[in-house]
Amino acid sequence: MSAAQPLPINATREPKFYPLKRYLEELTLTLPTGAPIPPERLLATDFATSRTTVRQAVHALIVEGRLERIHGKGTFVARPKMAQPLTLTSYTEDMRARGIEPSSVMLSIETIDAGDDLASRLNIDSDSAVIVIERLRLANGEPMAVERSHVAQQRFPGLTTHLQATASLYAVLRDAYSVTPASAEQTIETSLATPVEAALLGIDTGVPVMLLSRNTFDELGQPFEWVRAVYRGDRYTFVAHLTRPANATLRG
Amino acid sequence: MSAAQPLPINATREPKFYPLKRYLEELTLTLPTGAPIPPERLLATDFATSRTTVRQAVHALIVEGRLERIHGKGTFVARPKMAQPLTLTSYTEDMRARGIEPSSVMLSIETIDAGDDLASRLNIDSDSAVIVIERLRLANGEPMAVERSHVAQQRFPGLTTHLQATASLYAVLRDAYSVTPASAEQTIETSLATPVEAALLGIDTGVPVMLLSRNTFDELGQPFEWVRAVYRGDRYTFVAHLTRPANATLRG
DNA sequence: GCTGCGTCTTGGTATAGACCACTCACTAGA
DNA sequence: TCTAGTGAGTGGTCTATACCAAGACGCAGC
Repeated sequence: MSAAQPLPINATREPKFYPLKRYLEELTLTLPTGAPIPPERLLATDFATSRTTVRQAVHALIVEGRLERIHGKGTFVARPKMAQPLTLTSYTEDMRARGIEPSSVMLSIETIDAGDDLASRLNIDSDSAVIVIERLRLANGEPMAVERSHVAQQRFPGLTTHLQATASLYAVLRDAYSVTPASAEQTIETSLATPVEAALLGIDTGVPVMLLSRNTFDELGQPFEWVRAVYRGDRYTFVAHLTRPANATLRG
Repeated sequence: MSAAQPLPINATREPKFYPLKRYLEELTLTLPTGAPIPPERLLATDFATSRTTVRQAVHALIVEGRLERIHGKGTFVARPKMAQPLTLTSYTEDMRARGIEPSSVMLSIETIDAGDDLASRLNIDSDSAVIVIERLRLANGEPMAVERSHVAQQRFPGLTTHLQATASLYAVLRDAYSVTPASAEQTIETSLATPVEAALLGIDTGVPVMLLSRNTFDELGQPFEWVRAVYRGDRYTFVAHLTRPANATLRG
């Protein structure tokens, strides 16, 4: 750790939408969930600004999960966020533990060629087949995430048939193939919703989302699943319970 | 886990900036890091659109960490993201392990009243004093995060003086107070950069960032630190190594 | 050679307005 | 009584434009 050092910081120029955003933010605190805020055109005239600037302020609060826009009706105070623990339990378990009813919609099951990238992640040959399972995750009926799981077809023959009966991938892997997840390596970063993702999740194109990538390993340390999931940034919080590694020397 | 169920999905209407975004995305793949893309006004005329729409496409790629804008110079292909492991090692350790030179700039040290929220997080009285340490975290000289640590003044008397000599909080806590972090509870969510945060991190106001909240506990399970940090969304990836809890039943 | 000052090019911010799409309430007609 | 149409009000998208701010560069003056 270096000691403090000089660093030139640019002057802070506050954009014009920012005071309006603060005003609306305070307004959401005084109003109950679901209450409407004034229409954009009225806010524009009241604050002597353009509708573009108003929409910028409203958009910022939507991204932060404070407001919700409904086309043709108005803009309303949004509900609070949900949380997603960063432990290796399943989506179903996590949700149930919080008293939320989880569900899934199977969007598609297809088979593709692995290619170099997937092959190295699943420790298989580049030309072998990979089953891609795309599901929409919901909480209390509300779309929360779009998840794409990738598994090697060779390791799980007949998986597609098994999945016709139930949408639960991990249950099938355990019951039909005796495979249980033992560990995983997961990354989380920000991204922006594509038009397709936005339509599935019921959000706007270009709104920030959490991009989760996970490689799941069995008890032998073999990777058997590669997951790419997009979580709503305005409705979700990831939670991690951390313990100190045995060899860590904490200095920072 | 519920089985698959019908769900109405709205038709996907692709905004006009999206094809342009894809074009620019492919362009960044063919160009080396630091190479400029055409100026906004030229792109606007070439793609028969307005500069506003061009800026929307460019902004999306900036948020995703693919492009970088420099006022008065142009727009350039950005460098790849860095990763932040979700283990309980320190910022310094994490960075060094990846061959990145970490540093910190002490922005401010002040003492405030706890208040109800901080009091419950640090398990102290609401009217007791709390030391707030604000630091800018850098990697190879580049600003990465703004971090505010909160500790109880009563537990660490003279901490402010100790911190004059070194910016390393954990080193002071260990050497002068024999306190080491044993576990932590951490949440990660998306937010948008405020003007102040944007200026400190060298990014634009309103760009998505990762908001990290952490409660750190000592070996006795007592919380001794509450951290609120804002990480650049365009330059950072969080990494978690997960193992399965002993009692977990994986079904989803 | 060096310095300083325009000027051009670049991105940064904000405006006004047109038109589309969706919701809802009201009304005229069957 | 019910239904279909219509219009007002809302957010959604895109355009054109003006002006500001920062960097690059060349030229005039020293």
